[in-house]
Amino acid sequence: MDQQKYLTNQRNKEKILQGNNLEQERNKNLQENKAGRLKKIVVPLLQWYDNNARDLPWRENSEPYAVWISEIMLQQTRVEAVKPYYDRWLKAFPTLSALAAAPEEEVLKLWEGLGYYSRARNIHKTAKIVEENYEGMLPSSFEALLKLPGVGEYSAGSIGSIAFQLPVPCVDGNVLRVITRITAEDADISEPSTKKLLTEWVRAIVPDARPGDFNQSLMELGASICLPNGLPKCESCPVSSLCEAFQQNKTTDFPVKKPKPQRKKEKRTVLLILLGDKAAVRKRKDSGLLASLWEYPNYPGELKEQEVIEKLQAKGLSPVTAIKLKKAKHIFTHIEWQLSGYLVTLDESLFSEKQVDWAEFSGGEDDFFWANSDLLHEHLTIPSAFKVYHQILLNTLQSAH
DNA sequence: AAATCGGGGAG
DNA sequence: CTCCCAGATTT
Repeated sequence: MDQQKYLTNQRNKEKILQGNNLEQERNKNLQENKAGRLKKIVVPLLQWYDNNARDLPWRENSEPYAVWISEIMLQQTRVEAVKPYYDRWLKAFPTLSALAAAPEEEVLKLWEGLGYYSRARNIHKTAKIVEENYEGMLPSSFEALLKLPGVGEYSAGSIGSIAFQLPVPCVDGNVLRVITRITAEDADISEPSTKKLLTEWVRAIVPDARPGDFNQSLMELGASICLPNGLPKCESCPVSSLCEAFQQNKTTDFPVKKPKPQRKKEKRTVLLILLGDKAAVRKRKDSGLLASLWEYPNYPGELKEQEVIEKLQAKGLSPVTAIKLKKAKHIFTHIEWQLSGYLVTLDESLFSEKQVDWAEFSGGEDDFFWANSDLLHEHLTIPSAFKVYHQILLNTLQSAH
């Protein structure tokens, strides 16, 4: 009896296994069809690109150094936002050697406002590595590029194909959208496995001739025709006849993406503390959000005027007035700062402090550095989160003279 | 696998 | 408001 039960069980297991194999086989064939469909886009896409490529600054300079800088700047950052930074950067650091020789503060200052500041630090690190290990020339293999700080799968692919004509794929958000629509692929693109799969599809079709142009044509299509949020301009698309989503009138169904976690809200109070022609700033801790950048002293919660006075008195300062400023909001990807602020003036006669050079400053969590307008303008990197109050302060300092 | 890391423009 | 951008790295 038990024996028979066992045999039945085994047969069922085999059936299930066989079913799985059949399903896997079907999936494999389906994916090969999708990959096969993709091959047909190469020629029309390159032709379309030749006639429709935007006139972008980094397309006028094909030196690996320039390509590299542009690709890092473009990570998660819109073309329009990058343009002024790119031009200014190449003026300030025309060569990789010039960049490697610059102090990090200068590098960060040029990045001020562009966001994701670890990119700037990694660029600087990489410049030094390349000076030391590669005689000042960026390595030309995909594997070596991938090892550089700040260069991941995408950037190694884009730099490799654009600057070194390597037939390697580069898959960014644009490409994910374009490819999932053409193939009507409903796998979740926020899964790394999905990105891997699509990368292999693209790898199979990147042409040996003009790999960089082909990769750019895919991204360009995503940026100008195959738009997100369900409004693609399919009537102008050079490959709509090859697009499964378009044929099925389902372009808005792709790409499939899992919803984003909710942003946490954080109330903070920013203090503009004036001492003659100087204002208090401090340096953020060297890890986490806005690491090592400069900021105006700010504290958790929505402080009342009296609390502000007391806090400063506890630090040995002598506030004379504290005027409430307008509220502001700054949205990061995962945090929302709800800011309130005060303009505080101190009694200069009661103040004395030794001041080291700003580049040497390394105070504790809440130690102040007194910066004049020139330093704030020319040297200290203050993130955009403080822009509203930064502007108020600069105006105040200016009108006081 | 999930969280972290900026900032801004478009709808 | 929401979405997402020529992503990389850490946890």
